[in-house]
Amino acid sequence: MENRELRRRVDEELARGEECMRRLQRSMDEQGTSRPELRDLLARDVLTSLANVRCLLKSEESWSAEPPPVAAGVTESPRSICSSPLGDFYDKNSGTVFGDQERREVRKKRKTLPKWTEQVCINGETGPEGLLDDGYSWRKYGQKDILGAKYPRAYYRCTHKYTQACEAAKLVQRSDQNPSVFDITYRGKHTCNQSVQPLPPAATFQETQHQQQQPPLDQLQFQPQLLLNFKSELKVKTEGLDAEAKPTSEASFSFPLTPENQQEQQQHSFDQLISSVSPSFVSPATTSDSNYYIFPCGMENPHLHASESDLTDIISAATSATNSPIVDLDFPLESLELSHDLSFDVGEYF
DNA sequence: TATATTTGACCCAG
DNA sequence: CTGGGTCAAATATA
Repeated sequence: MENRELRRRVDEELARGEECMRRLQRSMDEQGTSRPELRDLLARDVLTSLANVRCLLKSEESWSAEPPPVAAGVTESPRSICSSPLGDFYDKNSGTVFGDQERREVRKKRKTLPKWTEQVCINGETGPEGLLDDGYSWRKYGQKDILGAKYPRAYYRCTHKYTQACEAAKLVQRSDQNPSVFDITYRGKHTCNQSVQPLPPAATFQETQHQQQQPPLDQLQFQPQLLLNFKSELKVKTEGLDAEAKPTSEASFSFPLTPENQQEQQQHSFDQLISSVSPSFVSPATTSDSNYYIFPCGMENPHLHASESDLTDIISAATSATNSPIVDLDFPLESLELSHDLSFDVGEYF
């Protein structure tokens, strides 16, 4: 990407951060009238903007060091810009036994698989249903108690790992500080062609995005609010998703925001939820070696709430699309302006 | 019966 | 040596 363009986008993000900061400041000034969740939202916005800037800079950095691979016939995920995706490294079907050297290779490759993290907030009112089913089937293959973490970490791989050599995997960690927040780290892209995959809205969504060919960085995914901006569209365009997505959500599940003492009981249902939580509700910010996506919390605003089914639609749409083996759902950076507007929308608190 | 989850054991990078 | 990640046998579920 050209420096000029990068600069422009960094400026945009900084401006956005400043704007949020100003609103936050105003919000703090009018104590009593504004709700704390708004401040939280704004603070998040600021952080996200900063993170986006970092992401931009990091992307630029990694590109100069290692040009993004041009995958033939495959649209590379915008998330993978910070690392290079690698092909299959494991063949259980063949019963191949790796030697020491080969094992090391496997580890090495695993390490370099594209990796990004999302923070998913389970909203008390919308519940987890809306986050269920990202259109991919995951299989839990392990769970570990992590040192210093209150909750165990769950490991999932794509169900089609062995049948279609799909290397997509995710690990899910419930946040210590905020049990309604889950850190979901994805690794590798889905290369499988899942039959149960609901028709991703990506195609139709991309149509609305003028189907323009974006350079990789342009495909970076940003503010989650952006998705909400398109909620109405998605709601329409993801019709038919429900039939596919609901079965999971119909599992016995109750996951309201609850006090600590109730969370134990919800642990297993949490796992159910996690196994299908969206991989791609977006808002990346880079950490040192991965992209970081933050799922918005504090959606108490009725304008954001819409209905539960709405949220399900949005999430299903967004998630099945982004990681879709058929087509990636990408949000061009240019669309950020829209999210700014939404922030105001959100903030009809003002 | 097929498929998914659980869970203790194992591997290995740091 | 420790702890994160994975394997795979046992078990559960559809």
